[in-house]
Amino acid sequence: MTVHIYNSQTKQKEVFKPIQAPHVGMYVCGITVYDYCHIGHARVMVCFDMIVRHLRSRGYDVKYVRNITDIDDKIIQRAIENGESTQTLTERFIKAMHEDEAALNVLRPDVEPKATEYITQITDMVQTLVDKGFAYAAANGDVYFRVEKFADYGKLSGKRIEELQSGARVDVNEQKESPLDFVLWKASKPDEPHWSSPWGEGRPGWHIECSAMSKHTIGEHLDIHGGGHDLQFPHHENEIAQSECAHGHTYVNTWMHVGFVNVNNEKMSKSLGNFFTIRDVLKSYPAEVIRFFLLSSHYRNPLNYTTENLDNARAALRRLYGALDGVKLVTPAANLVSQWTDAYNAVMDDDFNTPQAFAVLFDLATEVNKAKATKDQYLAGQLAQLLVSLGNQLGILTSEPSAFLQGGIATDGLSEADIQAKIEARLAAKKAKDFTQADSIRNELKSAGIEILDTPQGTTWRRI
RNA sequence: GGCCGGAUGGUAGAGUGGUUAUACACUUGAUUGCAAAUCAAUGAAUCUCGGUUCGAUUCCGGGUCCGGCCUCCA
Repeated sequence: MTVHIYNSQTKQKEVFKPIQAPHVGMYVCGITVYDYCHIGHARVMVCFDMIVRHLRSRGYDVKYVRNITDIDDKIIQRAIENGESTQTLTERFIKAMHEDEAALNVLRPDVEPKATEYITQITDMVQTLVDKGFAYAAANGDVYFRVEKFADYGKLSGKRIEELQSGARVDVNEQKESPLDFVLWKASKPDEPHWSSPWGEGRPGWHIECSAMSKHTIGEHLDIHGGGHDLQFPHHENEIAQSECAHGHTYVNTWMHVGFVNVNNEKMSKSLGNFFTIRDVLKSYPAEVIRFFLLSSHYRNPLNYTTENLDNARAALRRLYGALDGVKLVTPAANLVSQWTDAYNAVMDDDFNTPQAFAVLFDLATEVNKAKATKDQYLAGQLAQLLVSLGNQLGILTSEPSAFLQGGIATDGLSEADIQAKIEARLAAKKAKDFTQADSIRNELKSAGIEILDTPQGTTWRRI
């Protein structure tokens, strides 16, 4: 009955207790918009979409905020390379991101704040930190956070200040008092986008935007804060430092981090160059298959990107749609609803265990198929409706079964009318007991990627 | 070097101190003109060495291997 969530900070599953139930404030770090989203980005989007959907289905009134970083070094650099303004660059990729998300059936967050729209709130927070002695302006106009002033620094990532210092993989920068200090406000170079501030013309550092935007969209104290696993340090650690020093109290109750998408057991990332963009993969696989694939392992575990795994996701989805195919949906009886939704909720309440949720769907599909076989169409219709409803909670099973099964990626060049004509011809041959001819037509279609199924309801087809 | 996570059947991927995950693939039976789909049955795994325990894949410790963070990264 209660939702349990794994908290990255305490490293254990905890009972989820919102600060002001049923309201839940959830902030997720979105992407920096200077390029197309890849499958790793897609995983974060889809996972938190799944999480919001489930929390809402459990009665929580979630305010879901996911930011857009639309100003930073890479954006500036890319805009210069392209000979365009940062604004036209970011607008283009924000649009692309929204298209990709829509394809993957990701619901839009309630608020998508952009860093450039919160400059005042950002400089206000920097000023507070300066006033309280947690930050200082350097000679060049940069403002830095004084890490050693925050005793709890490292509590999220399990790092210790002393060890970080000896690690010494930090930039040497004579503007900083300490190498660990991080930038809150960056003085702008000529030609760079800039905003005025008490410390001169400049732009926000990366970490501060999330502290400021979460405060102004949700509040100073968040129920859930999430993002990709790589953001745990330093980004989220720095957010904690900024927010807790500025506000004087706890910033986040539950930290959630989504595991990486790997390629050959290595993290998919821009810098390694081993990434696949969402829109590229969409050319080869239906969006629903990608979504299923992304949810097929637990959100915290690594997920290996391979065509084999995508093919497997497609095959699994075909089984579910195969069960739904040809069944007329009817409202399920209350006892059936509770039996199956209880099973579903039990595993989803346990830290959003989507692989087990899928197992429930497959069990349900088996029951649908059994009911179909025993000609109990009413039972089949009820179970199928449950399967659709639960699948929809995960953002899948949103297509017409026949559309999904016949959709595929068409390479055969046959129109539906062509296929239908062949099926008619084969049926005629069958009726005439000319099985050689019938089989020859079926084989012909099969080599074109079309599979014929003779069912009690008649002959149907699907793409292999 | 510091910190963290992981090793499960052919593949993917969960749970569990003793009892079926689930999916794909494989085998057999039913069904079918033959198929496909479906149902049924079967086969198939818990990295290694110790410890705790009546009993460990599960808990604890060592080892090996893999990955991540410590610099921008979802």
